[in-house]
Amino acid sequence: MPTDKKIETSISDAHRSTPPRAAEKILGVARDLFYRQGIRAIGVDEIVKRAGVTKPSLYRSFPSKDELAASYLRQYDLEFWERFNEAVDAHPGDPRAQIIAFLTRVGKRTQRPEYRGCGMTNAAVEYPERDHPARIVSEANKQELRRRLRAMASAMGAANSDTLGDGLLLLIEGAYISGQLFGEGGPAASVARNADLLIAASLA
Amino acid sequence: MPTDKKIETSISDAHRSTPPRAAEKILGVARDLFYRQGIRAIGVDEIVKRAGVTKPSLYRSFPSKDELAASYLRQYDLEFWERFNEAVDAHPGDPRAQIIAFLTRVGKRTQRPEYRGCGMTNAAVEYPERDHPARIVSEANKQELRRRLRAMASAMGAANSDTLGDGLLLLIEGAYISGQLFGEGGPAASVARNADLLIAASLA
DNA sequence: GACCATACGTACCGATCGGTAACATTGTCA
DNA sequence: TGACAATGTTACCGATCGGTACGTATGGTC
Repeated sequence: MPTDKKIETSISDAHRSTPPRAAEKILGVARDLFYRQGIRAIGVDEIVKRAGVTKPSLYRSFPSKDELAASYLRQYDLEFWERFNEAVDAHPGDPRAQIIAFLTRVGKRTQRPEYRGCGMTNAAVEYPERDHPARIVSEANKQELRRRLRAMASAMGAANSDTLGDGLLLLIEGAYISGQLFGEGGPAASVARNADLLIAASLA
Repeated sequence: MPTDKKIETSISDAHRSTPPRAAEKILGVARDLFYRQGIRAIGVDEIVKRAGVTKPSLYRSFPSKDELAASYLRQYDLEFWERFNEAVDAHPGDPRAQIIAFLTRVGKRTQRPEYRGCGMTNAAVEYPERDHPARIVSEANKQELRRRLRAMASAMGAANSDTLGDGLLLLIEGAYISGQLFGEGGPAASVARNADLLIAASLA
């Protein structure tokens, strides 16, 4: 039986068919638990248990729990910008439509029962210390988001583009929080409508 | 010396000059630490140490840490509505001015270096479980805030008053979060301006 | 088969978590 | 003075926290 699947085709990851399989399983489980329950609420023991690995495996791939949390957020960052750029790419040259498209999707996501807010925002709340690995990733993400929103507001031709960009950021953060606070039927459902109103007022 | 201050005027708290002094000290310290560092980040040992009391004293006044956290939030709730109603009372019959007055103060508070967001919001992020004592207090506070904002939007004569009320809530929550994420010079500084724009657009 | 790196598992560490039992001390009031 | 209620003291509980020392499989290379 073990001699069966020995067809080692010359795939890119030639000389490692299974090796760092543990790290990926760990990060996958950590991502899920950290997001749903919170980082502080989850111990490393539960992560390794659910991942089907042992604790030393975790600490061979990640120097500490804090760094594991930072890795989770770095992955979250990638997926966030994927979603963001998807909305941007759907409306080339039309920043207003880009924002509305993004916020429409945000509004929908916040109404899902399993929605638990923005992983970045939540991590920043959990770790107020400025030098915490998780918070550093979170702050960088938010700084970049602010920069892009302001740039888009400027591209829209808003007179006070920085104010509009910041206003959009406030609405977005408000939607993240309200989504997990109120659940279905909460204020986050109206984020796109309110953003559209705010944009209209800022362009007048 | 002890015979000196024995002037027990018939004040309301007549027959207890010192008795439940421990509970108040504990709650005061807990309030400070919970707000600044987060509830999960602070252990009961540190609370009693800083309060100058012992652990049994804490558990004589509070059935559990979770209930202590809930008590902290109930006090926070009182102070919140004090601030809110202060802005309301300053502009009788003018809901728009009331909102702007409140948000102007929020915007200023969020720029202070020690600002750490809304204790209610933070607690809800820390405790996603719906039946947690702290979260129950937090959710009730937010529900009431939403109700009042919608009522004020209606009083302003907004066509779609629920949408405007929710939009204002999104801006407020966004300011709370952005205040602790960006610190001074962050997006929260513009919350009043953006709210005013949104109101104007909603009344048009 | 000898070798060697890599990944994994068992068992354990000290510290801290929230919470409690049992008893001594204090101050206030009747 | 004597009773009562609140607080303090000391010592402890089992559970869990993040993290690690150390020996054991495993799989590819010569």
